[in-house]
Amino acid sequence: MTEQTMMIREMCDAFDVTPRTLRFYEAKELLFPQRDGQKRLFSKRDRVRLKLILRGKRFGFTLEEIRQLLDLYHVGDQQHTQLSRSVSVGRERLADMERRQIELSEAIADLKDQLGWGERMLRTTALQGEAAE
Amino acid sequence: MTEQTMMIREMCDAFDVTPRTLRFYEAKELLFPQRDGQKRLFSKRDRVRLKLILRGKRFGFTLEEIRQLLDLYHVGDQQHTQLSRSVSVGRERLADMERRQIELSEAIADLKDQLGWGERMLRTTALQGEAAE
DNA sequence: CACAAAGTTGACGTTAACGTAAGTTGAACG
DNA sequence: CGTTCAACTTACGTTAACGTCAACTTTGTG
Repeated sequence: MTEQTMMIREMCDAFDVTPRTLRFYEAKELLFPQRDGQKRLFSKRDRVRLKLILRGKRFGFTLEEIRQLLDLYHVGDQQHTQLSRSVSVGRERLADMERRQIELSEAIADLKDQLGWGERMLRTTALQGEAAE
Repeated sequence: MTEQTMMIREMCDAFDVTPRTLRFYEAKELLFPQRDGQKRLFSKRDRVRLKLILRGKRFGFTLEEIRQLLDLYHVGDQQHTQLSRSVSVGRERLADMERRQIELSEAIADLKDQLGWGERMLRTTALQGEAAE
């Protein structure tokens, strides 16, 4: 029960990705499924990583950036030197994301503002009617 | 003074992009520089749009998504029908960005947590020293 | 045992967002 | 007036992240 493993189809259904994507991520060394014969078996660890990968993608990080960060979420398998690198990379990413958070707030405020104008405009022009078809 | 226009080089310096990028955005109908002979003249409006484009890119939106949104920031030039579309698109983007904001907060919290573990780990393994070089 | 279903490995195709290079044009300058 | 310099057009090249297709194994099923 501790080695709850999944086959490729289940993974695809669970995470809404294609087999091609999973194989691609393996080729890029983002995932490391074991094998049963030639079939891939995805462990709990792979699932955690995949979840992080997809999240990272939603934030616009490249797969390479994500890969460098992934090891941080797997403390224990690493040597001091490697972990040190991971932490360092992690700190940069964190700063990155915090900057983004601020900018995102600004953008949201802006957009709300513009939507306000747009909607107000819609109401007034609606009253006036329009000439051209 | 109301028609403060800039040439391509100034634009590039001001926004840290290449000429190619500006021409590309024009080709994709994201910018509409006027012409003086064959030279492009970028207006205040183009600059506002470019700023929004770059911001949009930082959030991972595609140029096409950005283009659909841009008109919203130019209320007044539009007909009711068009504005209505813009507002509708804008509302979706807003919802999008608000979801992102939440997810981003989660991701930041997660990453901080992991960094905590990583740093703690670093300190303890540092004390133990290591065998392998 | 035939065969369908699911998985596998190449290998080439595709899209977005520019990069880059080659040749042209127009204004400005000594 | 020759030339330098910036900007222009045209067009092919590039990278990331998969999609798609063809041609096998492997495994379960009637």
